[in-house]
Amino acid sequence: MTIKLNNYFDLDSTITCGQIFRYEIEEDNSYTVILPDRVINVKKVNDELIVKSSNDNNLEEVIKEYFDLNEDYESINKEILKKDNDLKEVVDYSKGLKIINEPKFEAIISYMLSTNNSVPNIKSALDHISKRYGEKVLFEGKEYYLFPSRESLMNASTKDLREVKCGFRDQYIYDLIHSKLDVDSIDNMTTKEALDYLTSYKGIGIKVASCILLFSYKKRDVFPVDTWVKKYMKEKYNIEGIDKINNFIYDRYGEYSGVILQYIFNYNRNYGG
DNA sequence: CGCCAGGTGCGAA
DNA sequence: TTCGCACCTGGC
Repeated sequence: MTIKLNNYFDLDSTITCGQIFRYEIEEDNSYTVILPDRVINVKKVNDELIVKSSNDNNLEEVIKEYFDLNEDYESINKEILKKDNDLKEVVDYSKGLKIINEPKFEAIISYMLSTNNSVPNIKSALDHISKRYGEKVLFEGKEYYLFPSRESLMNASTKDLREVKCGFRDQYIYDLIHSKLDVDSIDNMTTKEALDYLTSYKGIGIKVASCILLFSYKKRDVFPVDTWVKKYMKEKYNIEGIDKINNFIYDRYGEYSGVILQYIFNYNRNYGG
């Protein structure tokens, strides 16, 4: 099917900027992405999105929600420039970048796996977990495995989790799966409440919680401070320390801090900044 | 080999 | 409160 795009959408940056782990770039430069209930292949041609899917149920709305195409980024970008017009070049460059809406449970596990880990290893663990506990899907002649439900992962012991490459995070993940964590209750929390709630679980610190809230719960005022942001803040503003960085960014950028940091990262990543 | 990667928990000061 | 260190795993 084809989805008509109303405003500018940078599919490449949105997929490759680091917010999605389980995707592949195909030979025709389209992307295959594993969603919670289906496998999709997307390609942008002019102002249209060409979509194939293993499951056509409510497809357009699923795609729009996943890539955050219902959000009014023009307003967000205007607000950003109102706060800091120095970012004009950055916003202009990154304006088609969308903040993804990842499935909640998968996002929590994914970012728990990210602690002291590399992107290829994170992807490897997610693939191993899905292959053992997730549903198999045939799509375009290839086999894929959806990320499993929490119920399905209830069957995994810590030893199993170690076998599917979770490493030393096996116990944290096991405990979380079997805890009384209510992923939907977070929707009704303020950002601070949600951060406190998530970080009360072992294996989830401030960075991991921020990623979960930004990429899965639409909390645009959180901003994952990773090694890259620390380096950037030190070099550009000579600011060090997690608290100082947090205060600086939030004071400067406010409610769209998370979006702005992604824009800056995307700009610097491609522009060599 | 040692070092590092989208950090975090833990014990010592 | 802050500080230093260990930590699965895999690539270099």
